[in-house]
Amino acid sequence: MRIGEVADQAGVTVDTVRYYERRGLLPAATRRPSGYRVFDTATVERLDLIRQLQALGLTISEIRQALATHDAGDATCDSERWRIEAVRGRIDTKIIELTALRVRLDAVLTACAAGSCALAQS
Amino acid sequence: MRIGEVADQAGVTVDTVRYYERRGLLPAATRRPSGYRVFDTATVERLDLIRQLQALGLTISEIRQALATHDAGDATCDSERWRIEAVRGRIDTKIIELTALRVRLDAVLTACAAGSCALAQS
DNA sequence: GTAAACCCTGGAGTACGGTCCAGAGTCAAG
DNA sequence: CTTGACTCTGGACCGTACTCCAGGGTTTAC
Repeated sequence: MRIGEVADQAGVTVDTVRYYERRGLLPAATRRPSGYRVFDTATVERLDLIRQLQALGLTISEIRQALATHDAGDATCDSERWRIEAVRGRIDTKIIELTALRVRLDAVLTACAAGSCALAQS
Repeated sequence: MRIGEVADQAGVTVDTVRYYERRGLLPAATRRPSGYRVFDTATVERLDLIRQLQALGLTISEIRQALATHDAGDATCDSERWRIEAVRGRIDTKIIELTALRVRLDAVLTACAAGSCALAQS
């Protein structure tokens, strides 16, 4: 398979595939004599996994680490749980921040309805 | 006042003050013959207002628009409410997304505890 | 009068995850 | 054998809100 086909099957662009290779999410592809990359169907599965992990909020570099452990055959539920928990911690923090912000926005809107925005003043 | 002093009083850096000027949040400062910017205490208040709006989640360009309305003397609670509401809508969307993500993370962690992470599999 | 502390400009760098480009080479079908 | 679709590389660019830099000039306190 050439890069365009693997990209299509995984639902990403060829640029993204090359980007993932550069960032170490995909191993350096084997090449034809012409320089064209050659992929197999396992790459499509790997791209799917990458997108799943990304959808869970892992960064590119967390995904690289996770896949490296996975590739080394060292991945177990126990060894990977903390990675997911780190993401959850980050998400929780963000939700807390945004919720606090929301409360403040509502307070501003209430003040606004009562006739006193920060912006309407002098 | 010179830029360093106004920055200190507002609790920002001189780079930030220059950046805000460039982005149109502050009017182009008057200059001494040497080229040094000259500010008055109103600038400190304006910087405080900018930081407040930023803390509410407005972007630089929303703040510029809000301040432009304010400067034109056209700002009223009614005229500004939608601006805050737009921010609230954005925040709400983000909270909803993150909450859904959290649910999915918890599902992954539960599966993990039961012995089947995505990553631990082949 | 001199040294330290301040200020100026334009532009580059930061993090993030890509996206897009030019200019060149390659491949498959007709 | 040509045409169109594909691929290659290195590097620039997107948005966000700054931050930092070099290589100058200015001000102020002693």
